[in-house]
Amino acid sequence: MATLQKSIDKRNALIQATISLVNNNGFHATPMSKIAKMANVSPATIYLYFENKQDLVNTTYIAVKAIYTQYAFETYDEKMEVVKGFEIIWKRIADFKLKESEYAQFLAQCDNTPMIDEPSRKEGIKHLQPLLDLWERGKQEGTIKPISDYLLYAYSINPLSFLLMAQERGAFKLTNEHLEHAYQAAWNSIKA
Amino acid sequence: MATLQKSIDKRNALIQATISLVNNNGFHATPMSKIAKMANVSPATIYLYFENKQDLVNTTYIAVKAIYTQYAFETYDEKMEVVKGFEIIWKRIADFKLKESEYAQFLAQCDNTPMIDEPSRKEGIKHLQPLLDLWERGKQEGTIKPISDYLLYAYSINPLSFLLMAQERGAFKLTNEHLEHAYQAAWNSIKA
Amino acid sequence: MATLQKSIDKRNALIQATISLVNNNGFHATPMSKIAKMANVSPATIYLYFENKQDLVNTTYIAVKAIYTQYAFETYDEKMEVVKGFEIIWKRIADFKLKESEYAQFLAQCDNTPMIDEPSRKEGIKHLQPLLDLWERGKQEGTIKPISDYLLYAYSINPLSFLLMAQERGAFKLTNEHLEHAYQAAWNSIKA
Amino acid sequence: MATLQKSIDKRNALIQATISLVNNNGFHATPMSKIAKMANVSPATIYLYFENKQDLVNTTYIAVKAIYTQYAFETYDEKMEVVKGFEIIWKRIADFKLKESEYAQFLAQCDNTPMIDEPSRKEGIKHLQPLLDLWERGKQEGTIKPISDYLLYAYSINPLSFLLMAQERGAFKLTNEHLEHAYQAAWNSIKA
DNA sequence: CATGAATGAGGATTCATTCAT
DNA sequence: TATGAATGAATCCTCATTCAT
Repeated sequence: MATLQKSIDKRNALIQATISLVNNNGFHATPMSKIAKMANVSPATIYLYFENKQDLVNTTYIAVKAIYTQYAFETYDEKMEVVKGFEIIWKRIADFKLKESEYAQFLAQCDNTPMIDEPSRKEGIKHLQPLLDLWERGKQEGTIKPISDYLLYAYSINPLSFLLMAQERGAFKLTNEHLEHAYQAAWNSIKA
Repeated sequence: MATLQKSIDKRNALIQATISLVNNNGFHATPMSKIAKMANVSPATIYLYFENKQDLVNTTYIAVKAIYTQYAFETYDEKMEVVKGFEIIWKRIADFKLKESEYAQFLAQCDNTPMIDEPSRKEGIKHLQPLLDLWERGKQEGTIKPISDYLLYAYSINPLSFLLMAQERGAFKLTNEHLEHAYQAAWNSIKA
Repeated sequence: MATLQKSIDKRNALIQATISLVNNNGFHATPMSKIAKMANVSPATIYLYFENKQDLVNTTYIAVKAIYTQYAFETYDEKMEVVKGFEIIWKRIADFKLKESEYAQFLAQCDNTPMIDEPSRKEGIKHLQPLLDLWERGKQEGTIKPISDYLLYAYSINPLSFLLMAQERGAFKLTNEHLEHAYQAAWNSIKA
Repeated sequence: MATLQKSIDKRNALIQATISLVNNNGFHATPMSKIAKMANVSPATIYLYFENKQDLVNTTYIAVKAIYTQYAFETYDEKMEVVKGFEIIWKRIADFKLKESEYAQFLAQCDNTPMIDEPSRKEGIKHLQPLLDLWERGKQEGTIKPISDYLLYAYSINPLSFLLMAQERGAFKLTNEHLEHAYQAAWNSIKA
């Protein structure tokens, strides 16, 4: 319905505005009024869609996390071999960080910040399950090191965030060659 | 002199308070008044030691970064073999992140945030030079992959930040076994 | 509309409060909070109508200046003889200073103070044009001394400010007789 | 004695600094700390010479007023004819406003401001007595209009302040010709 | 649903003044 | 006498949130 669509649009516009402004200024330095302005909406309207600022950011976080994982697993199939599957997922994630850098930057900024509350963090992690399942398979068949998922993530996936932020900051440029090296490093660090 | 010492103490107390409060609340959510209170001084006193809030945080960042790298290279000697040298440095860094987790957490929070200005970031990086030199040696003698320092850092050092923050968040516990695995992953990802 | 009117009222209340408080304490000694209180609004509300304190005072200055000149030329007609015209204007101005002494006092205080910025000063002067035109006519027909408008103003108009302030300060009382003398002095000082 | 002289110097330096800073920023916008800095003195030292800020400004006002009147009557002699005496004094005052424009500007700024308290104002006026005496003589012998001293002052002396401030503001340049016209206007406005 | 106006609470910063030395 | 360090009390301004329409 037209009016429902308009509601969804407004909600999305608010989420987009939040991402963009938080990326540039951080959570506490982006006033609701600016979010409203950027979304072409009155400040009061935000409160029709979100309980308060914290809720808006939490919701945004979960939404972006969902987009992220949806993208990551788009071309992955649970029946793939472990090595192949990991490569597929890793490259999709790399792709996402490059092509959707606004989203990726937002997630990176959320990572080490007291900006997002714990429940939302937990919620955001859930979507990562297929990767954890893949690793489990890999551990059992002996292709992946039998170590904590946190370690696997820290060494094979998380470094991409660091590289993206370095690039965003203008410190260096992530070329395709870099990406190939990165993939090798990632795989080397977790392969059995 | 007693009065000079008192000044230094006050300055340090302010820096410590900043670290602790920013760790828990983030930059914009820690008022100068709270920093002052925690350091047992009047809010106005802060401005005797720092130009403004941004300066206080920048200075704190650089100070912590200096402590961090000083610790990291304490037992390292440029005449060491590359492999040995890397292990020494890596383990010191890991040690630091565990033992001085407040400092480490602060640095992690600064990483992906618009909280620190670029000049201070640049300043903070300088101290890392010995590690870059080590890598350079390793590349030349063929023990370290000939890839960008950003990649080397992203895969061998930065993951520790992720692990620390996960632990701080209560998500998991970094055991000695984990650390050994982590070191292996780090080394595997960068060794030639 | 009712709500528009309420807005205008609030704006005016703020301007009135500014005049009254600045008259008694000077620009820097009148806090926004007091202005707000006197206008029966929250301090934050001021910033809906004015950019900041400087803007509030500048705007107030221009508004009062407009009221002043509007009053001064109310009964004047450009077709009047020079002598008659000058008398008409002079007496309106004198009238204004006596009857609207709050406004006049505010303008006097603005005169020799760094309180008002230059652009606003320039803006405020514009409205005086009819008097300058009258003097121009007078100079051409030989009834007014052919001297700088600044001098004409300094001797024929400005003394009224001094007298008003002396009276406000309680130093003396401006009677009708005084006013008649003042007019004679003013005219004597500029007539050809 | 050397130490007494140093005290006097410091006191004078403080007064000079006050004049200069108040001229440029107004009373409330010139912090004690800046006055101290400009006088090469610690803020605390000010309080050895003056009770508080208000006292410093009042004292400065009276001091400048004294300098002003001392200058004004320097070449005047009570035995002079009224017309001659007035001309002498008027021209000395004009001279002062031009040559000692910092002092003159300070006095002008004090004129219409709640910056100076009443007792100090009264104190400052006292020194003007010789001019009032001259006018009294003039009134009795019929060369000066028998009108209030306030009027005489408003029309013959005060306009110079207006002209000085206009010049300081850059609005126009007071030439010798202007001064001659000014004197004529002044005299015309008060001569019987 | 949508809004613009309104605001109370709070935050960074300044400043006149004091005090230990 | 002289000071630099210290501070409590303001002051300007912002912002998340509410409310009448």
